Amino acid sequence: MDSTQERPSAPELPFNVFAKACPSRGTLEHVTGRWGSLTLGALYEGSLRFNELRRRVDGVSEKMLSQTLHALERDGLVHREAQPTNPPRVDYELTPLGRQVAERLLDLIRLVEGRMDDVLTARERYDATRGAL
Amino acid sequence: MDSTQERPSAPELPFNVFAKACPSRGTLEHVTGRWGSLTLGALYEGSLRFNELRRRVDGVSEKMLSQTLHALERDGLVHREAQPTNPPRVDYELTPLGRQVAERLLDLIRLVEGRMDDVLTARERYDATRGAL
DNA sequence: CAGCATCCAGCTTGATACTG
DNA sequence: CAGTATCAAGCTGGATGCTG
Repeated sequence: MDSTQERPSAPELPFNVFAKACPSRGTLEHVTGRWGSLTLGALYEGSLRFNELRRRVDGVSEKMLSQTLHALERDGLVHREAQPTNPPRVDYELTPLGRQVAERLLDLIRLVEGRMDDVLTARERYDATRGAL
Repeated sequence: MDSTQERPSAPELPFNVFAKACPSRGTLEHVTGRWGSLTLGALYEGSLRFNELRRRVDGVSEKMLSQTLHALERDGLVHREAQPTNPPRVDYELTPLGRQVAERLLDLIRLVEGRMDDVLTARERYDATRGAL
């Protein structure tokens, strides 16, 4: 091959997050963003209503959840099902693609959660040596 | 068990990203943050020097890269190897844990990159229906 | 219940300049 | 090369109040 190996994996893909202008970078940010990842993670269990979701994702504000949900819906990762009842009832659930994304995300989340003691230990060492210098 | 099932998976883990106060949430953010994910992804190929990394991660500023690397080093995901030569040479590489994290991240990145046309299509539909309303 | 509009504090980010 | 320091600006995100 002649290409100067700019990426290790999947060099033939048209989309490349490492490039500034690539739209995939935006989607990756929606997905991995503070509330995006938690929202997708929460919805992995099954569909949830707006306020249920809000309670699951501890600390999210109404505004941020709404905004996050819109971005995810626009990217085709979440499906919004509104019932014109009174009081209104709206359910959110993952699309098949959203489900795949959430799986990867949960893999990552589980790994991080499972290794937090290592992380915490590393932090202590880092802070100790830095503070001593 | 008496706990009212707050998480679907791994209910016995001491760390839970869904909880506001959990330190794992911070680490997850370092890892999934805009520059964190790209930095880990870039380092997955092998160790890189500061400016090499800067060129790989298109669009990152010196300051943000520096800051990102510090956070990842502190969390024990990246190892910094400085040689006291002149001019200075500093290599960054993933730790074993960093490597595991990067693997999950790359799975996610590849999925997103590979499905961007679906995402783009979904966006068009979303924008079209929203604009029409 | 489900959400949008607005206001505003403050954290994040990017330039720029400087150091070892 | 490999960063740190500083400053201005802009985006993020929370609180509040209102609608259907």
